[in-house]
Amino acid sequence: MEDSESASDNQRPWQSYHTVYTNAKAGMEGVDKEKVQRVVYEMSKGSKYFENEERKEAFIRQKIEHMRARAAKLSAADLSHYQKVADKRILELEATRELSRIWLHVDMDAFYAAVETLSNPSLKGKPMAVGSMSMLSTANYEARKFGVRAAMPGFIARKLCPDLIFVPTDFKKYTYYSGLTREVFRNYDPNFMAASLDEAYLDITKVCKERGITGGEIAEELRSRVHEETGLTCSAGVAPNRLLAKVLSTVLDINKPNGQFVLPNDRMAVMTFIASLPIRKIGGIGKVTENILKGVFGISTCEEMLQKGSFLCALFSRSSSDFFLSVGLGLGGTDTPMIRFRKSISSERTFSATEDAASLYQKLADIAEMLSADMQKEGLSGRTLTLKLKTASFEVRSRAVTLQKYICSSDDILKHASNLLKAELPISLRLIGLRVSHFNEDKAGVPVDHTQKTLTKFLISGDAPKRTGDDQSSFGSDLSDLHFMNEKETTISLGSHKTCHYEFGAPFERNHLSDIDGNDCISYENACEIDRIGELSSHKTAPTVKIDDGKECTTKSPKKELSRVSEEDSSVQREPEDGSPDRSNKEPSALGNEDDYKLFWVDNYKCSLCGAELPSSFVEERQEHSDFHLAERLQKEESGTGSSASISRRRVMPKEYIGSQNRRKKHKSSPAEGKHLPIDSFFAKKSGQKS
DNA sequence: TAAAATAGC
DNA sequence: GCGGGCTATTTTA
Repeated sequence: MEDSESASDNQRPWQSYHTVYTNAKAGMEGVDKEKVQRVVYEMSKGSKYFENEERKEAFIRQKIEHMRARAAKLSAADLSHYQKVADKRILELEATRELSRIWLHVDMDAFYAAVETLSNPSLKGKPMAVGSMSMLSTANYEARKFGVRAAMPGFIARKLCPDLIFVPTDFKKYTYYSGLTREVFRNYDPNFMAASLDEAYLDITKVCKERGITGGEIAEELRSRVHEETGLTCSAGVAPNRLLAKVLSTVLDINKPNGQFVLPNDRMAVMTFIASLPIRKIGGIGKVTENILKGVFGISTCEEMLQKGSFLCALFSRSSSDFFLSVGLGLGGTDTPMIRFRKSISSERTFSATEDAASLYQKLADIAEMLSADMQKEGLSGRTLTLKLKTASFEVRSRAVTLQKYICSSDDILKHASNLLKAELPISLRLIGLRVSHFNEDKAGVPVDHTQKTLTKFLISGDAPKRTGDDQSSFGSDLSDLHFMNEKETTISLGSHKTCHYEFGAPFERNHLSDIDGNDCISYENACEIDRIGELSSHKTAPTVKIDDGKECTTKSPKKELSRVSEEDSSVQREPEDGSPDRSNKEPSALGNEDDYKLFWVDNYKCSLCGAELPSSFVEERQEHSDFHLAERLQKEESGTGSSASISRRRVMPKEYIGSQNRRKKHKSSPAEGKHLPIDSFFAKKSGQKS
């Protein structure tokens, strides 16, 4: 570990120090990134925090190496097997695509900062941040120009921007304004999902239909009404699912406030948009996942998720690979929200590190007290208690016990918590937290739980698995905190209707059963025109995007080769970890029984069955080729068994998407469909009208 | 299944 | 001299 400096530490050590707020996520134009990076590095270097970051990074590098090795060990047979698995999953996921709904994601621009400015207009135009010297919740746009960002410690921010004005957080205020915005949202979707104080998802399908206007028009109207009601601006993304809608609006919030993007309910438009989109923009894919996907498979754009599908299926769990593949397909939650309930409640505090047992116990008692109070407020009790610790060196640990009876009193909590702490004792801590989960269903809320869970998880697995991501759960672009969720709830819901907005950043991805949709006969009354497609970042290569003004441009695809990982295979033969039960893995070349039909690419180049030569980059051809053999085989088998359906069906979908995305890679690209927008041309349009 | 560790927002 | 609260997934026992 610790070696992280060695390799990259040359003249510009700070370049290798990446944190959430200094990375490429934002498109902060006027920012001197080099300087920001340097300052952050200088300010952090040598600290315990920094050292821990280095440890974590080293660990991730190690993990990447390990996965690389696993990938390299996949035999050609494994790969062809997983290629089939991936193809099949992609087809199944594709079948769940739902284009009949219009989702709108609203994101209040620099929410906390904007609210503070409302109540103190003298702040207007000055760089300001909400938070403390140790942590900022958000920064206004003036401050962002200096590189100041949410989640950045205040002391670093001050270094970047000496005139930065610090305003302490005041959740009451934010909750109040959040309530005002929700009143507006309610008019467009009474069941809107609140992801945090400043973010919400609205299913505007119905309004659009009733009023006969487009999602873009609704977004315009909603935004201006929010502004009328609150004096605050917001950004909106309109798309056929939540995942896409969030990507659109979030990008806006970071770059240019007060704007909106619309992605039409059209498969091609979605695929085009998603294709060149950096995976990091997707909710649920953070720094670590990005690093792993990039480091192990060379994946940096969403379309590459599909191209590397076989590897993903081979090395990740079902839910993870499903999530990745659906990202590649631009799928995301489209279901009507079902009510979700809190699954745990917790309280934690950071303090200056101490190893004094007595004071640690005291802290523990305080926290137990706070937690218990919060639980009383909501009438909760649970039987699993988890103690969270952060050592002086920033290492995080947790210890849990599951009890026979449900507890909620601070005495009970403290009693068991003390036992947990005692076992760790000689220890220096900077944080202690307690969490209670495993609620008594009666109190936690409706029984919906188990059934729903399994249902969604297994039956529906179709869509947006894993990583709470998919959409929600997101606590806002700015750090949103939860403890005011309580207040939020009370404060807000006294409104009229019972809204089923999710008060707890609950992830509610999982689309509902595929079947319910009207299949392919989706009516298009909602197909809105493209307003603009967000180009988001460095990767200018949005393949084929059609913009309303008819601009277009093409770019070469960002594609890389099938990465090194795939080359060094073919040698080792090993049973893949999880999912290849169907074949007994023997010598790949063994002919004789059903294995004779197993196709794989010798040296990642030649077909094992007929010797045809196809480089790995010819994805589509390969697909076709293996399909040919598959068909051949099935046909043969069919004279005995009776399953032919699989073949034909299999070919149908892939043809389309695979074609659309790989075309570009071999031949240049078919100009026919190619219309690209330079990133910034998108933003130019709707931004900053009323700010 | 339960617990611990991760990851992400 | 780097927060707080919550969820979900994976790994391990």
